Amino acid sequence: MTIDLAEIERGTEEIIPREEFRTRLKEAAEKGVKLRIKAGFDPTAKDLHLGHTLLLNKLRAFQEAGHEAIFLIGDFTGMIGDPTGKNETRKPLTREQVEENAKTYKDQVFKILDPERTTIAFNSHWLDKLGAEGMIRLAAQHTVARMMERDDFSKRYKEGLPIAVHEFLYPLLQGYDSVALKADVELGGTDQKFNLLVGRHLQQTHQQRPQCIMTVPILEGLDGVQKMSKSLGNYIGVNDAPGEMFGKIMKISDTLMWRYYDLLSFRPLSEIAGLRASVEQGANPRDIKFALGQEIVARFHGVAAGEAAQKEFVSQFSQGELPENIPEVEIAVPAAGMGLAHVLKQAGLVASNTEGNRMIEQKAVRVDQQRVEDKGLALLPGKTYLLQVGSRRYARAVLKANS
RNA sequence: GGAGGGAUACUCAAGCGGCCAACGAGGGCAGACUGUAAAUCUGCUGACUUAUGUCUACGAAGGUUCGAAUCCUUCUCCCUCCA
Repeated sequence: MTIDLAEIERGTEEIIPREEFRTRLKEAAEKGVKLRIKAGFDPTAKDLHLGHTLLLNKLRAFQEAGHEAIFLIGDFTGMIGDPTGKNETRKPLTREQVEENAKTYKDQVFKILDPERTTIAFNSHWLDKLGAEGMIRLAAQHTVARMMERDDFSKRYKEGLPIAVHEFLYPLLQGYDSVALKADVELGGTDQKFNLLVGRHLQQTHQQRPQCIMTVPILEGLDGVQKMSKSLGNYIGVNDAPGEMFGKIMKISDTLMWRYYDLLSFRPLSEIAGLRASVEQGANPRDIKFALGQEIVARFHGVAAGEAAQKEFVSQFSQGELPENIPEVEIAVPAAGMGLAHVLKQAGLVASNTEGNRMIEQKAVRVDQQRVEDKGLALLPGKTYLLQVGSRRYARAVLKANS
């Protein structure tokens, strides 16, 4: 068991308390004991994106250092529904849904974690048994004043926004997970800081050595402002196809690129500094972005896929060639033909007829590589057309006469 | 339990009887420019085979009116203050 403090602490926001954390790592190494590293995940979201991987990468780092990574699936809390979601009350998940989500979770998680060395836990195992009485006992161990210390609560309280009572139970349950797991370290996003600290507190009241907490930054999404999330549509999913993944990375701003380098790249910090210097000396940031794109795609799809993604990207966008895989759709049209906008809609390139016409008006539509500005254009059956909307939406439409 | 305030499109937010498919901002999409960048500029942003047309939409249901997001009634949900 080795200790590489710099690597373990890299890219973290906070470690509380840092000295205690280092001591524990050292003790563990000396005694040859594994630390129990906990990270919790909400089973309501099925698809992991790069934002989640910050945490997983960190978990993996511990794993590689020989510690026990505990991947906790909050199935109990998931069945209640997540109160931090603003105005939408999430539908409680059923047992089956939770299990199904957990399955797809695992598939994705093991693209990063070593399955051999990962313990998967479900918090319903102990929370189911807690019961009303246990819940009350637990609640007795925390005060309202301390709850209100949570930034999110105090802010909402001041602004007159509702805070449901069960939201107070959330940190308690999450903290109790740490007690049940006897966690030595808990990882979480910075927004989890309060909850992680509650875990410390509860372990103390249960006569356990309180866990250290480690927070990782919240990764900004592709817009560079809001946090990466699927619902905001600013994410890169670990299951995204290589080409898509690469394209998304190329689309981020240069500023954001450096942020991604800092947080997502596995390159040594010194190497990243070198890249920055090279750009200052006139290197094209695009090439640096290429490298990032390759690294990320390679992580989830292999090195070859990374290279292929870049190649295709260059041919499609820099050289203006057509993408390799253009979806083909068959559309039944009357003998007299079908209006272009309607065809676009049928081909799934636009959401509605009106949008199709709008796109034509905005010179965004090409048929067989020719820009079309005539909204009245009708496409005839018996032919195949190459349709294009904007620079990214393609389809090959096979028009058949309907009888 | 009492008193008051609020609910408008993806989000925030105007409008308070006709000129409202609804100002403005953000977001999104498209065009120009480029490195598919970013920033910037311009346009679009309910649907209907595009029509000076129809339909659907301002929490829900009714009503008044030639005409309602706007007025009235009831209901639902939310917030604040008092108890």
